[in-house]
Amino acid sequence: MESITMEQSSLSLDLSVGSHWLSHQPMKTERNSNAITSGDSKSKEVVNLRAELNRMNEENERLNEMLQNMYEKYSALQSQMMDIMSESGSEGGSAAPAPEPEKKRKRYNSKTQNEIVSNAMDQSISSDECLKPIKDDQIKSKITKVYVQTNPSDTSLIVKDGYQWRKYGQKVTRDNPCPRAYFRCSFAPTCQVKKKVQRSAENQSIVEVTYEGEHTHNAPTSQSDTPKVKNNVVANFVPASKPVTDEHIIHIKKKPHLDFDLSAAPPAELQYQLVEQMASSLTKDPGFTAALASAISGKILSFSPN
DNA sequence: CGATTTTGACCAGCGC
DNA sequence: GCGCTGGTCAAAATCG
Repeated sequence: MESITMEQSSLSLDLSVGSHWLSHQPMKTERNSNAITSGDSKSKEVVNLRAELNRMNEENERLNEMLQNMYEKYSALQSQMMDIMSESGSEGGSAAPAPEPEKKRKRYNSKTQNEIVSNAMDQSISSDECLKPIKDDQIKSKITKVYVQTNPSDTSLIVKDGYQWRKYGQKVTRDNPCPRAYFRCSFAPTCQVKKKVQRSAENQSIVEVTYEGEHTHNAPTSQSDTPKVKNNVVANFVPASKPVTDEHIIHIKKKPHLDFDLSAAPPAELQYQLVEQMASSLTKDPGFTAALASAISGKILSFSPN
């Protein structure tokens, strides 16, 4: 039984490499150890447990491989994004936005932006090509549109992106039964950045987030800077793994707001932070944790003589 | 009690 | 001019 205990603990450690939270999930083995009484059934149970542990180790390895693949793909996408940013960054995008005209309600911006976005979606053009109309038209505010995968049961329109937002309006639009929420950056009074959040009409687990403008301050990174929510759960800011179509990111005019700065960290720390971020995202998903807990407990309980 | 959210009202642009 | 629509305002409600 000692060896089994050691193997179980090592399994727990192995899993914790990919997702550290598992080390906080106590494995309920008391039932198994108490239930095994007779010699024959004991040895059978030991054999079964070892076989099962081997299977779990293999599964653990597969998960590690998947994680590694995910990291490689993420790195490739990251470098791709950096290339795009470096190309578009030289266009003078850092220039301060022109002061707002006296009249706030101008349809010029929204109309032009909507046209650009819909054009991009219709033609499935690359983000590079998407940027051209913006540059040509000298639109003062930068538009970033991202799609965020959330829990389908989560009906909130809160997207955790590291910034602090104040909601100032909500509207049901004509082409989408889901309401659209309007937010303003409340971290700095001078910051004019706005964002619109609306669930996709086709797939309500996907939230469309449209950012307008550029932050005039640094991104807050602490957990306390996440939006304050009354009754709803905060959605995880995870790029949609299975977006509606290829246009999951229409405009990449600036870095997405991750909880850490990818460009500043050395590779080892970057990988550590990436794993932390992924584990954090997964653990914040109640569906994932519930399913995993259920799977683990099911495996453990399946050894029970009952 | 201050900050934030909710929500109905209001405004401006556009098409007819 | 009228109605529709998206975006914003602001008073009331709610929360910590």
